[in-house]
Parts: sequence; structure tokens; C-alpha cells
Amino acid sequence: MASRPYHHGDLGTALVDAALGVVESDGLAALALRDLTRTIGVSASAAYRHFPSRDHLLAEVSQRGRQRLAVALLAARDEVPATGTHASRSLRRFVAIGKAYVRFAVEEPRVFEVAFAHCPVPPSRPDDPDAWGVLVASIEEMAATGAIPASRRADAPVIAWSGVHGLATILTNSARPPDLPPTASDEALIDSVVQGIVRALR
Amino acid sequence: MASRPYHHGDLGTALVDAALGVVESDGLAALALRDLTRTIGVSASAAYRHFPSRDHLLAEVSQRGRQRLAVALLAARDEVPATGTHASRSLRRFVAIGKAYVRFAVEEPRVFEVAFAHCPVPPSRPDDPDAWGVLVASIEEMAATGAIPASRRADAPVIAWSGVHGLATILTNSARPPDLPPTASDEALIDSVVQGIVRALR
DNA sequence: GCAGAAATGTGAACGCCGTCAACATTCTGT
DNA sequence: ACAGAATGTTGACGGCGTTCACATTTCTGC
Repeated sequence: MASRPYHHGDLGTALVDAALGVVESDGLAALALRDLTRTIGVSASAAYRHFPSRDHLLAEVSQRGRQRLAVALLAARDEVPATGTHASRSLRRFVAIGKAYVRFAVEEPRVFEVAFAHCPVPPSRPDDPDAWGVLVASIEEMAATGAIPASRRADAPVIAWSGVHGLATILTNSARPPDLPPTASDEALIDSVVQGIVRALR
Repeated sequence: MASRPYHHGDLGTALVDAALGVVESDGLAALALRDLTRTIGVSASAAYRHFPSRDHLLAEVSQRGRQRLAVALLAARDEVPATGTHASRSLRRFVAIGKAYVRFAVEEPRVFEVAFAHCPVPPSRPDDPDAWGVLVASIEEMAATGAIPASRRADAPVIAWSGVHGLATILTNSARPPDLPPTASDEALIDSVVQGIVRALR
């Protein structure tokens, strides 16, 4: 009888995978080390051979969430067809990125939550791919093609990021403002904000 | 020897006060029912005569945080001198509100965190004063004085809120983007974003 | 005034959690 | 083959949220 081997093989990543699963289905608050190890079929203390503390595991899960977001942004950007002028295309790519950012948050609110959760431990390595980097690159592209004035290059990233991240946070948050027109679909709000950002960058 | 009376008097609000204090000094993660009751000098279970669960207490603390934010916005708005045209004044009041929003988050990050924390229980009563309401009123004022085109009245609140809330979240978050120019002071970033919002509303 | 009801507080217990220390098993390089 | 590193186990500790049975105080209707 092939009982499970004493060593798991790759408990570290198994823990992160399981954690992401729990977060996706039950939310960040439901994340518990003991629960993960029980699911995987391993003792609670085994986790400590791979993470110094629960918070370090959380940092890893958070980073994975941010990477997923970045991947979604890249995918949306690369779906934009290469028609029209360079300037118009770079603008369309930027708009696609902005919309994808908020859509990701709406479609996977729990992943988005953990991605930017306030966690006491810094990420072990830099994000790759990196959502912020994708956005900055897109803005550089717009500046290079003349879609936005070069004078905005410095301010543009914060402005754009604030807009999409703010909307994403609002739509994700349960404390969503009461008279945020409930008639307005999320998609309409996304349009409003992204167009607003584009106006702000001109 | 006036030993403390059997009944506390107003344990409910005492708990909320103490909780806000803990959050302010040690952050949301440090909030523990038992700790609060111990500080106040009362048994742990006494709390359950006033809140059905820890989450209900948290909802109350969160609301108090949001109210503080609203008060800060009102104060900033009312400090704007009544000079110039009605349009220019309404715009200056709007700018003051936007800047105060982000400044509040920067100066009291832990209160801001709890104010918009993802909490499983809805607030027991509507916010009063209400930060969202203050912002919407300011936008109405701008529309009425012609500071912004009437056609933007519908979209303006989400755009404005997304911008300031997004920046506030970014500046508050420990996972602050790495190449967000650390040379740029928070105050400069606030200027960038608020001016961007103004441009977006024109 | 006063009895009983309602409100408020206490103490002990339960199960869950994160974490640690001591010990067991397996893997790896020489 | 064997030493030591890597990885896993058991059992324990204290802290947490929550509940239950019980104690005390305050309030209310007569």
C-alpha cells in the first residue's frame, strides 16, 4: 500500500496554491495556516519549514494575486488590434489596460483584495510581471507616439493608477457609497472613469 | 472605598472608543475584543451585551472612522475664503475637499484603513456626516456655478472619488509601487492628482 | 415602596488559531 | 556507508472569539 511518502515534495508552493484557492472561494478572512495544512494532509508545524510565519505566506499569496492582475493587463493590452496611427493605438492600448484593471477587481474581488491587502511582511522578490510597470510602459508609449503631451509624462502614472485603483477599490468594497447610482452598471462607471483619466492626461 | 460599580455605565461606546484608540496606535490587526475588555476592566463576555459579535463592533469603529474623514473634509471646505466669482470659489472648495481627503489618509493611515476595511457586517445606521455626500454636494455646487459643464454632473462623483480614494489607498498601502518617485513628496502627488481630476471634469 | 422583569456583568468552558521545541524520517553528497 | 541537511510529526502553550449558566443592578407597573 503506497501510503503517502513522508516528504511532500513541494509543500511550500502547495501551501501558496491552497491559500490562493481558499482566498478565491472564501475570502482573505478565512485564511488559516492550520486549515491549509489539514487540507494538504500535513501537520500544522510542517508549514514552518517553508515560511517563517503566516504573514510570510500571506505576502507570497498577495504577490501571486498581483501577478495575476498584471497578466490580465498584459492580455488585454495585447488584444488591441494594430490599426490606425501609432498615437491612436497607444491610446487604445492604455484604455484597454485601464478597463482590464477595474474588470479584474470586479470579477475576482477576493484576489484583488489579497493583492493589495495590508500585509506586515514585504514581498520576498520584486513582482514579475508587475502591474505598475505595465501601466508606466503604456504611458511611455503614449508619450512617445504623441498621444499625450510629453509634459505629462511625470505625473501621468500616479493620475492613471489613482483613477483605476480607486474605482476598483470602490466597486470591490462592501461599503460602496449608497447613492453611487445603482442603475449605472459597473461597465458604465468604468467607461466614465477611464475616459476621465484620458481627459486628465491631455 | 468606591470600588468600581458593577455596571459600567456605557460599555458599548467605551468599547468603540477604546477600539478606535487601539486602531489609531497599533493598527487594525491589533484589534482584539478580549484586549479591549481587559483594558476597560470588564470581563470578555460583557462585550456581548452590546455587540452580537466582534464584527459588529468593527462595523461601528469603521463608521466612526468614516465620520472622522467626513468631518475633516467639511473643515477643509469651510476654510476656503469667499473671494472671487462663485464659480472659482466652488472650484476651490472642491480642490480643498479633494486634498483634505488624501491628506487625512496620509496623516491617519490607520483610521483611514479601518474606515474602508472590508467588514462582514453592514453599518447599523447611515453615515452622518457622510464623506461621499460632501463630495457630491461640492460637485453639485460646481455644476450650479458653471465651474464644470452640467453634462458632467452624472459622471463627476465617481471620477472624483476614484481619483482621491485611489491616491489615498496607494499612499497608505505598504505595497506602494516601487518606482513611484520617492523624491516626489506626498504633497506634490496630491497636487498632481487633484489637478488631474479637475481637468477630467472640464 | 416594592415585586418582578429587563438589563448588564461574571466565570468557566469550548474549539480554533499561530507558534515553538523536541524528536523522527528521508534525502544528498562524498 | 554514513554524516548532516532538509523536511515532517507530536504535543504543548497562550491568545482569541464565543457561549452558557449564573449574579447583580436598574427599571417599571402597580
